[in-house]
Amino acid sequence: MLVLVIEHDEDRADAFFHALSDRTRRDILRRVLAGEHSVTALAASYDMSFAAVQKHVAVLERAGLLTKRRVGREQLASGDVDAVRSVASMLSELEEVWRGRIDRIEELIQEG
Amino acid sequence: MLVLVIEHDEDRADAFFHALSDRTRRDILRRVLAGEHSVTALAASYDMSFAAVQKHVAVLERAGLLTKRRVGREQLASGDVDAVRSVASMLSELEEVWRGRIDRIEELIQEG
DNA sequence: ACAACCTACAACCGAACGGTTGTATGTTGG
DNA sequence: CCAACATACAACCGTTCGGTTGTAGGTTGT
Repeated sequence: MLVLVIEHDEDRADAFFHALSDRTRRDILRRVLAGEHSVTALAASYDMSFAAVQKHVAVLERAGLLTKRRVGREQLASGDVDAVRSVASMLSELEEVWRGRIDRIEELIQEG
Repeated sequence: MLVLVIEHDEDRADAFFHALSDRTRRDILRRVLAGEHSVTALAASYDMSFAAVQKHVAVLERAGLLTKRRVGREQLASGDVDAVRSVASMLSELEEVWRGRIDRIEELIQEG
């Protein structure tokens, strides 16, 4: 059971980091964290097709970094700061693993 | 000039997030943050060829998340916690962008 | 009603990715 | 010296990625 939960977390981490690995997507995320934007408004900012930008938005949405809400014929995208924080917490866990090594070294120095 | 610096940062972010987007690489990073490991020792932990693991280590190294030091015929890999922290700081910048939105909203409420 | 608009998605393409096997190079211990 | 070991890297292969164009459906304003 625990393994399944861990698997799920790894899937989430895969989606998070993959979504963040493209600079256009990071830029879109910055914009939608700053405020709501329609997909068309976002697309206007980049030198690529509307479809390409729409796909980037979909990747961010699937990763949970962004949510959309329908307003009339527009789809307003908004960044999810909690998702950003949970990515940050994954990195703190990595840092704690490192701190474990330091603690162990200091332990050895104490014993030595 | 500033543009070039920003470009460089984006390249670094691309490398960071891409390196972290694979679960095997995240696992390797955990191990080398906890302590030094030779490439062969790392490879023994995974159900894939030595060459595949060696490539993963190379990706982490190119991203700057890990460094190697030669000891005899072994190459000992060690995680770079400063690199992990600089990824975390990229995420805090995103969070600050979001905070900007909140500040702006509260500003509007003040004015309203 | 209907033309303009906003969005979603399928099909396709070249490049990059994650894996494999095989080969080459350097290092060590007996 | 040389066999075993540790590493690096090239070549290849199927899949995924980031982009394109084209098509189709829902919404709006006149």
